[in-house]
This record gives sequence, C-alpha cells and structure tokens, in this order.
Amino acid sequence: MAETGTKAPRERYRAQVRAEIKERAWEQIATAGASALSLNAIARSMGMSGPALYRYFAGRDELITELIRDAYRSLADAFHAAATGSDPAGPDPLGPDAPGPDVARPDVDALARALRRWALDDPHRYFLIYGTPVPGYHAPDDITAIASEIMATLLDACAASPSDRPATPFDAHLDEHRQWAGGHPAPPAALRRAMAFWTRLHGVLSLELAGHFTGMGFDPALLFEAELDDLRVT
Amino acid sequence: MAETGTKAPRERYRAQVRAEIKERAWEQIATAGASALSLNAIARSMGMSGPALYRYFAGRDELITELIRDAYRSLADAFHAAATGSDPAGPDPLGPDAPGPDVARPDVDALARALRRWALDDPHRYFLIYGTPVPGYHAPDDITAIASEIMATLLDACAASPSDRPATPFDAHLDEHRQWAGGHPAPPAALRRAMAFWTRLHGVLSLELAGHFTGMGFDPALLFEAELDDLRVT
DNA sequence: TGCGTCCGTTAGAAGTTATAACTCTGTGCG
DNA sequence: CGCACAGAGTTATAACTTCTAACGGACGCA
Repeated sequence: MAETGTKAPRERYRAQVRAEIKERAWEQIATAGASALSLNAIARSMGMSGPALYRYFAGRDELITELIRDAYRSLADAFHAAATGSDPAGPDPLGPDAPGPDVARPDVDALARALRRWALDDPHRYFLIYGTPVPGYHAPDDITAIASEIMATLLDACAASPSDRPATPFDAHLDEHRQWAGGHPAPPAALRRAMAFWTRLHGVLSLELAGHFTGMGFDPALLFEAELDDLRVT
Repeated sequence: MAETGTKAPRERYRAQVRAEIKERAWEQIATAGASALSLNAIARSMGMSGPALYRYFAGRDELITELIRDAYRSLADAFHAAATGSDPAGPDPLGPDAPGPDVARPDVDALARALRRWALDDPHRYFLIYGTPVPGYHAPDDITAIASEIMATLLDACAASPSDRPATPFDAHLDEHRQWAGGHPAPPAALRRAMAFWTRLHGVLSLELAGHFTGMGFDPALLFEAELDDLRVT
C-alpha cells in the first residue's frame, strides 16, 4: 500500500489519471446513470480529447468493470467496518431509539443499517451491483471473491446471534447445499437468516432507491426497520 | 376491442406495424437487454430502413415507455387472472404439493406464484418495471394507474385472509399514511402484509433473475416458497 | 377520376465507441 | 550529459447510433 508512493513517476502519473477518470465516471453516473456513461464526455471534462482514455482503459466495459469492482470493495469495507464496530459514521445512529421486541443483535442490526446508509449514500453505486444485469456480462473472479467476503461478514453476524426458531425444510436444503457459504461454519439457522437478510433488505432498498415508494406517503426508513424487526424472528 | 376490426384500413395497417415493431423490440430486448435496444436494428430486421420508424414512435423513449406500459398491463392481467382463478396456466401448479404450516391462503399464494411465473417467463420484462431506473424518466399517469390496479389486486388478496399477528407500530404508520392504497378498505394488517409481499418477493425474484444465485447451489424456487411461507405469519 | 394524406425513402447533422497513425515529451540508461 | 525509446496525447477515420429534413410515390376517400 505505502509502496505506491515509491513507484516510478511514469506509473504514478498513470495511476493518478486512472483515478481521475474513475472519479469523473462516478460523477457522470450520479447524474445520468451508468447506461449514459460516455468516455468522450469524460475525456472532454478532463480537458483531453477522445481516444486518449484508451491508454488507461481498454474500453467502456473495462471502465465499468473497474467501477463495479470499486463498488463491491466499498460495500465490503462498509460491512467490515460495521461488523468490527469501527464504523466511521458512529455505531448505529438510528439504532438505540427503537429497541426491538426482543434481545438486541448489534452485529446484524449494525450491518443492516450500514447497508442502508451505504445504499442511500450513492444509489447508482447500489444499482451498479444489484440493478438490471448486463446480458453478456460475467464478473471476473476477483469480484466474486469480494462478494464472498461480504457474505462471510454477514454469516459471521448471523451466526453470532442464536435462533430459537424451529428449523424448516428449507433450512435443511440450505444446509445441504452450503457451498455458497464458502466453508463458513454457520449453523443452518444462520444460513437461513443471512439469506433472508440479503433478499428482504435488498427488496426494500431496491424499491426505495428506484423510486417505487415516492408519492406513497409512508416512510421507507420505517419499512426498512420493520423488516429488520421481522428478521429478528426468522 | 372488436371495433378495431372495423377501423379504417390506414389505421389498421398502422396498428399492425406498431405491433410488429414492439414485437421485434421485445425480441431484441430479450437477447441484448433494454439498454441495447436499437431503432435502426429493428427497422433493419423489418426490411425497412431507419427513419421510417419515426412515423410510428416519436423516438426511442416513446417506444420504451410503450413497452413498459405493456409490461405493467401484462403483470396486471396475470395478477387478475390469478386472483379470479381464471389462471390459464392452471391454479397454482406447484402449490398443493407443499401445504404451509397453517391455513391455506389461495389468493395470496396464487398471486405469488403467478408473479414468479410471470417474472421467469421474461426476465427482461420484469427488469423493465423493477430494474435500474432511468434517471430522467417519470412514468405517465396511465402507467401509475396500472400499478395501482396491481396493488389493489394484491390488497384484495391480503385483506381476504385475516391475520392473528399483533399489530406493530409500523402497521399503525402504514394505516396513517394509506393514500398509497388508493382508498382500498384493507385493514392495517393487510396493508402490512401486502407491503411485505411486494418487497420480499421482489427481493428474492430480482436477485434470482439477475443471476446473483447462480453457482450458489441451492434452489431459488425453494427460497421463494420459504419466503412465501414466512409471509403467512406476517 | 382526382386530390390529399400518410408512408417510406435518401441525405445529413450530431453524437457515440474504438482503431490507426503520427508527434512530442519525459524517463532512464549509458 | 546526451541520446534513444517508451508512452501520452493528438488528429483522422470507420462504423455505429438517434433523429430531422426534404422528397417521391402510393393508397384511400370523395
């Protein structure tokens, strides 16, 4: 990490320009969405013209892949920070106000709120990961590795709080096909809860971020918390 | 409906060409995704060249809006068919095999399975409605009207099966801000359950359709049914 | 039969990604 | 210290895209 400062100047400059390109790309995505990302517009906004960007990225696809990788990395970091309590935004800012019906699960709750904060912080970044898939695209291995890291953090948290819910047939199915857990020693109930965490919170968040709740009147934050409460008994 | 046959030949031809354009558009979306939809390619595949399509659609946006409208209409019809039992695919094909822990709720279950069938039938159509939103786009009123129709069908089903779950503060919040229900007389518990139906099943379906479960080993259909089971106690 | 509307055409402007070829500058090595 | 080479940025070009404009022809209605 610290060695990047001692690199050759040529390479240093290259890394700096790459970083600026990605930064402009994020800005552009934030205003016009990922599908409208234009290499030409990025080059223009940087004062250089057109094909110069091809020195730094093989093409639009490689740039977007890099952005997706950064998005996954950012989520993994946010999860890790929330799990270890080193959350820069403070430990659950809206957490203690509304204690759940039962015992507190600091890990899972902190993860959920970190996820929501992370998603609201940049909706386009969220949709880059969880939005409409690009038909031909397959994520490279290092990106799926980050996804596994995220899942491992979630499984840690779910395994930390035991469940008193009776096992269902689906719990057994999930336990029989647990290769997706990547060797994580979580019990079946934790597998089930991690999956429910993922699917339910994604359900709420993706609808909220896509604007399907706008004009409906209720508060999406309360819906999120209600789903989080229901996860407590799952 | 039957009057379209008696229309003027000019208008009849126009409607026919519009329909064929939309058909080709769906084919193209199915293979390359909505973002890659090209008017030029559609025209080429129809044997006519380029700008001829502008006689029928003001532009790409209008065509896509039309496709979104058709997608909503199709989902509303599928829901309505499932709710009234006139389901062309037969009443819940995988339903009776695994009876839930409690009383059967034919309406809600049928709706859920109709939703999954509809989604798997054409994933791109699903993402046209529930996928990454286009930044500048706002759906016209008649489309939001179809969305309300879908929600009304769901609320009907949820109101039909009473809940023995104690009311939560969020149920009250949903009841206080119930303008999204469009005057539907559903009780608070039904509002809550409809919302959970929507968000949870969307969570599972969208992750499944986007391919986030591929290679994980478990069966997404069982996850869907497990979430449907959990809705029974919500 | 004739007139007018509407359809499909070609031409062209402005944008995109991406490649090829050229210039020039800065780096590192002898 | 100077020189040669690698690499950055340039322009030109090709092949796309959406979309506008102007033209010709055919079809339907009176």
